[in-house]
Amino acid sequence: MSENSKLEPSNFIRNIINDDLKNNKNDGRVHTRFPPEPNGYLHIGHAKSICLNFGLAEDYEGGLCNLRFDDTNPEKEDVEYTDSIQADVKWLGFDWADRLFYASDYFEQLYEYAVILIKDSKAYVDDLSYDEMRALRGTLTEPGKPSPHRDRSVEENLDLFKRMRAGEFVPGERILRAKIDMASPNMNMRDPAIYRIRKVIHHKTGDEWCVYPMYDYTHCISDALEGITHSLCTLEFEDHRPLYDWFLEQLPVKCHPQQIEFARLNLNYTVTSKRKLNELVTEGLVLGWDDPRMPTIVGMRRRGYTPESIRDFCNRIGLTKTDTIIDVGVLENCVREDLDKRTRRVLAVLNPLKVVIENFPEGEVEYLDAPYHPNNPDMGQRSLPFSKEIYIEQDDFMEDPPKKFFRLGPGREVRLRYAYFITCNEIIKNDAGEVIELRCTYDPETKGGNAPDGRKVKGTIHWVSAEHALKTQVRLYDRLFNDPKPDSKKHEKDWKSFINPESISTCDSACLEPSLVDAKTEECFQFERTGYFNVDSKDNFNGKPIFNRTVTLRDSWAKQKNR
RNA sequence: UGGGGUAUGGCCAAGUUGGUUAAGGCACAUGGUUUUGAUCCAUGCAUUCCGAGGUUCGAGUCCUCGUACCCCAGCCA
Repeated sequence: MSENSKLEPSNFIRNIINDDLKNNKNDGRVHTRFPPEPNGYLHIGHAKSICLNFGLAEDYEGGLCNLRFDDTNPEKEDVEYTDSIQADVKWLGFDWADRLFYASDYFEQLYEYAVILIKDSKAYVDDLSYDEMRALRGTLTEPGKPSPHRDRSVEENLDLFKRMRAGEFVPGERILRAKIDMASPNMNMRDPAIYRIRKVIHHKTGDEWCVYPMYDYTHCISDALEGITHSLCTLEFEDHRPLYDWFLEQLPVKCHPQQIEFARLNLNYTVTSKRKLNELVTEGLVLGWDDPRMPTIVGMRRRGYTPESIRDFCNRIGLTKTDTIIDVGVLENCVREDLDKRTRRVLAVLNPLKVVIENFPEGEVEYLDAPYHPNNPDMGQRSLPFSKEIYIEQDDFMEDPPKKFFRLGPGREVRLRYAYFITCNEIIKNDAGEVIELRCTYDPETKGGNAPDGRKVKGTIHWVSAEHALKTQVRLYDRLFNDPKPDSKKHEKDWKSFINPESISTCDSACLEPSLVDAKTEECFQFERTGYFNVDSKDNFNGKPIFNRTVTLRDSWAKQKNR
């Protein structure tokens, strides 16, 4: 028995599919689709759906997953989004092969089906205004009333619908509705709209059409035309399922996919709604869709998340119909885990404090071997230049340290990682009383970090040689919001008031080990003792790479400090 | 009684047709290893499954009655 064989997740959708397979439903096929509307950038919530749909196709023999753009509302959609969505799905590691579709590919077919509905007296053209329609729709507890145009003749409906398509009417003047049941307790069944008039340019079909089909009508038919077996969507469409089924029952389609709903992803300390993300971008609260603080795929990518970590996350959180909020800690843990095994370790001082090694010869440079990964020798090593003047992290020195503080303090000895033991002899302060420099001595016998006399030292800190340091900018990112549920309806304040002012801070005088000059765009590293960082893909700092903090390392010292 | 859903530890979540001690992950705690207070390893962490009744030799799983929360009145998706 192979202990390392990863068990496929068990969830209710897989159970349904397994049953279907057992009963030979759909001839044993599993065919899903990921159907985004191209009206915004993909975010972590979409990743859940992508991993579900494409993941199912990967896991089942012969499984397929289509990418289909649900582009029935030209007013909101744009090629900018169809492009970015494809790039994001690919980046996540999924492949739709030659099955890239657009709902707009089916406009003609959809129109013909609407004609069938009209001929069967299952649809009619209504002249009511938007407000009149709403008034007759009823409420949640009261039934709606039929429109006065509900019983128009087939001929008249056919003529009117043809003229709608021909552009004879103004938007809002006429609408095609399904004739179902105005008294249904399900609002979706109260003669829902099928076609509305919109005289705008469609990103794909241009000005070919001025009537556009609605989602409910389009989605089920598109699924059927593509031979989808399991049409997975989020919970809010549960009420739409009877309508999904109704259309397919009326029409001569070749198959009838099964719609199954699951709970959408909610993450704490962030927002995942296209509308809100859009607002953050357009109001300049973040620097764009790819701002590393954004939960968008492009944002997370720029932040340093790997596709593997996102997929792992999606597999870990499970799939149910329960409305839940996942702790971002789970996501952060996934990147840490992935990055831990794949990144090289380097030394980088974010907030430098100058240290002069008094007994180290002036002008001399010594090169010290340092492995790139303590647990993986295959990653190789590099040489670190060491000299009389170095920088250490400000946080690694305390003038009056508490007992449990293992780092540098007056008279204390610590190890410089892969270098020497040093002892702090003197503190130099500026006029404001701030420590600006430390005078230390090193023990030449401790080269590499071990004392021949066997004496131990409690702390090991990182450092960078002053004259060799790569001085560049490091950007520290943190959670975008400081409230776990910024958009909770229970708050009185606006969700945007919970934006974490410390969600970004920059270190402009960071000193990194020189090997990092060659770091390539999107390359990830672990800065020892501080976190995982990757090279920003857009900006540079006077020609030098800028590093973004993906996530901090676990820090049990910080926990202890706060006790 | 508008309709549709969901309730298993701090956060997720398995639990196929009722059968012994309620998976697993995250978080947390403790101990070990460690030249990252990282990683890694070990151990602990629900006498109980929203509540109350009931059926049964036996119920998280079945029945009844409640409770809480989510979604629906776009010519958005």
